Amino acid sequence: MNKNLAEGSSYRLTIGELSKRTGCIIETIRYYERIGVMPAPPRTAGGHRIYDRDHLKRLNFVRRARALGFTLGQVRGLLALADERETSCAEVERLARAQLDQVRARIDDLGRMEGVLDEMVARCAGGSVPECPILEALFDGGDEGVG
Amino acid sequence: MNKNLAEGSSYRLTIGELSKRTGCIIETIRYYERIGVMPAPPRTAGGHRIYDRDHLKRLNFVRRARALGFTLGQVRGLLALADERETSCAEVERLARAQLDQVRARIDDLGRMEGVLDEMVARCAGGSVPECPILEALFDGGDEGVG
DNA sequence: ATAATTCCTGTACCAACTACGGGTTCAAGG
DNA sequence: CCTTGAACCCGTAGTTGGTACAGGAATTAT
Repeated sequence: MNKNLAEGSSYRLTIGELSKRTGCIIETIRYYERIGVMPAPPRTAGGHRIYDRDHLKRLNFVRRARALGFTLGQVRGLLALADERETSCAEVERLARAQLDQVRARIDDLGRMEGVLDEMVARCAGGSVPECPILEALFDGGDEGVG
Repeated sequence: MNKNLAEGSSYRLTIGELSKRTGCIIETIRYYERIGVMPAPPRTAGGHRIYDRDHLKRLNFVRRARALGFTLGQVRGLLALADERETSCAEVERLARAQLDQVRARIDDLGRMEGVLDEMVARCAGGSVPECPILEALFDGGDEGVG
């Protein structure tokens, strides 16, 4: 067990409270439980979920990782590494680097899109509009520079 | 009718040939037909689809627009404008500009992700690894600068 | 005690495809 | 003409990352 995930004492949260504290809607919390990203918490006698500080931390972790573009599969991997500890840091770094590479590739990709769109729009704004240059560009060629 | 979509003479393509010429897999072509982005083509006696140059042009249009990040809903809108003609150019430009804005917003967003990931990785590479700084960052704070 | 709120499960839906199974049809060779 | 194999048909289910109900039960406030 990781100190990051260590015990949470007598801190009870309903799913609604957890939702408010994390900005993650209730349905999504239950969804994370269903797919195994969040552990199934204990329940009241009537079946309502009760969460503690660990759940809060873990859910914040998930949300932050998702906000950085990690897929849920990757988040699962990161959490597994956080849970095991021992020589995991290098692997975490590898995952983070891979994610960084992906983000950069996506930025490049979007940059190319931006260039093409920008040129299309510019050509449109300037001309006397004999035929719409944007539609022309889409109909006749335009593979170049987009990927 | 638009000159861009005008008649295609005696040019017969099977779905497999259309697929090869556009780089769009067969299932996707049939999917586009199902959702109304591509028109239902004529068929052989046995039920096989036969396409002509118009279909080829239209499918290329769809693929190029998709590659530029337009949603299928937007593609539908663009095609409708291309089909109607008359004063559509301003509207096409508006759509293209909106798309450009979205692409730029997405680039900004990814740029922020990149910054955070980059910093996380940098902190990891330099340190003596007492606790993994990447996991720390994800567990304790990190909302700032990501959105 | 009762009303209002929150929570429960299960299912269906979104985009934009992709994959598969089981059954035709087509084109070419013998 | 007949057979073979590739290509095609349709319908359905799965993917990712959730969101949105419906209809009922539990909890909390009055």
